[in-house]
Amino acid sequence: MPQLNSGGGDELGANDELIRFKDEGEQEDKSPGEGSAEGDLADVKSSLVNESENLSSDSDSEVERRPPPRESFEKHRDYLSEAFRRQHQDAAFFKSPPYAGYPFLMIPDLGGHYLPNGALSPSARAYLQMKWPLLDAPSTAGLKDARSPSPAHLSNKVPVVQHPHHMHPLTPLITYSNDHFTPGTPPGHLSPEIDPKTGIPRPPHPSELSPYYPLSPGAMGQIHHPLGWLMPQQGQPMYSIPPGGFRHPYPALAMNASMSSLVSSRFSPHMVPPPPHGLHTSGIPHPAIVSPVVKQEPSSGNLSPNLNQKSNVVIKKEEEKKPHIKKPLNAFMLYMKEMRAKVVAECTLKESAAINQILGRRWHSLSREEQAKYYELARKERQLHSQLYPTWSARDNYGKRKKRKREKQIQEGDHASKHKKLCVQHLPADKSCDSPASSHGSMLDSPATPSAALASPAAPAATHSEQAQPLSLTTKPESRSHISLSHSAAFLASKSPPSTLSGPMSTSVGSPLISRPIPLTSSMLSPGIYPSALQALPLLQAQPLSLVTKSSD
DNA sequence: TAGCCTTTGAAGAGT
DNA sequence: ACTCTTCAAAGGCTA
Repeated sequence: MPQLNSGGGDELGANDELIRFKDEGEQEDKSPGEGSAEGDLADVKSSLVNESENLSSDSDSEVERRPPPRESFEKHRDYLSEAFRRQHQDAAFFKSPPYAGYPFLMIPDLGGHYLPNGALSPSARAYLQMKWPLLDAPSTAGLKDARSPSPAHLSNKVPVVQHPHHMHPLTPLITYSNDHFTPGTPPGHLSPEIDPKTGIPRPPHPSELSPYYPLSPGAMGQIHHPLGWLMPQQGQPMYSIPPGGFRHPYPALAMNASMSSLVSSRFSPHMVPPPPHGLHTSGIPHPAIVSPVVKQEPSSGNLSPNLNQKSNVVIKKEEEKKPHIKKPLNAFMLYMKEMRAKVVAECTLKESAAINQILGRRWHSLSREEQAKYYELARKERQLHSQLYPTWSARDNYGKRKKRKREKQIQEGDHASKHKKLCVQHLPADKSCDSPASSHGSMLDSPATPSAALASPAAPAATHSEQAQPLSLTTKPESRSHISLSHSAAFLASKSPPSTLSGPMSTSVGSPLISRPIPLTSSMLSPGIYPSALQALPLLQAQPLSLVTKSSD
């Protein structure tokens, strides 16, 4: 990930992270994506948890009042530089940052640990190995503290470096399983230990492993890491393996070090496919693969008993051959994964639905650059995924889930949908609604690329349409609805994920996103909050608006 | 206990 | 080309 790492600490990620830190202490000027947690969460709590469906926007007044997230990047860059410099001196280098940073921001410093010949310093390697057990990190030399290879000990002064939850820098990339972590878990338990035999920092105890190596107690496996350097302590299973053992699902995939690290690091005990053939060099399956055993979808539930029995067997066999491969996570999902714990920690909310709403708002509060990181990460995810599963199609997962309520409703008839539209029609245009996901500075007014964001003349042009937020007139019982803004290509173009840096994505960001249906959020309908959104409002109103209202309606 | 809820984004199917 | 639908994560809640 040269884009993310290169340049050391003062890369994008670092900057953003710094931004967040810098703003942390500021009440009013909190970084939208981060700092406003208190008020934001409180607001959301009251507004969401109560499910009052009172779409009034007062709950977000704070957000509205919040100054644009736009910060002086110069300032932060300086700050970053300073911090980055210090990171190499400060003994506190190995400390867990208080923030859930961007996972991909964690490694830049490793660059400094590469030997002249390009080999990774031993300590750096140890770190990588720790977090990326299967990483093909070239060898040797020394991080500050060989005893502290764990990222958990990385500087907290350099937000760039580490994720508070000791997630892999590419955590999102390695999380194809239930990998949520416990926010409250103190980093202390991750104190590094050196394997007396190898001298290499011992791999964390399963319980210490990143949450992205979820080891369910029952499934605590008996995986012996194929790589010597990551040998678990005796009798200490690192991963669970299904009876079948491992199989590497991606045969002829040529991967570079980073790629392989991504791949291997995503392995999860929950996704161990049957072993039709040999193992991956790592011997660990991709986490995106969900073993049928682990995740069985009653796909044949509709069949008659007779047919069911037969087809069941067939299906099972087929599924064994073709384990469930999860979709690659998109940018927001990656963001969610990372931030969820933080949000949960900051509030008492437990319901994912409410938390997700908060996250959604925060997502929009993120600066373009911040979002760009996630988009880039997601892009890599997809890239990797496509390489790993060349034949996989999103369609493969269709029907894997249970029939959704929406679908049921459709089956029941158009009654519900008609009702929805009816409701929409009666929706006052100026209806006071929920707070905006964000009012300023989100990616919405950013150019296609982070770099462009800073210098592109095109950026201003985009500003207009970019204000268009995904809107969703919050609905209660009904599933979400979308507003189709087919004619708002430019409008949506801005919504295009920043095709950061380089890569295949850069060429393919546009159209699919443009055509994406926009969920209409009530926030968008709030005058004064989204000036640009309001401009778009007529557009929205001109569209067949499908608003789902509370069942009480 | 399966499914809902809730979010955004990506992909595929359908028109 | 555009619209619509599904799924990805997550965990409390509900029927």
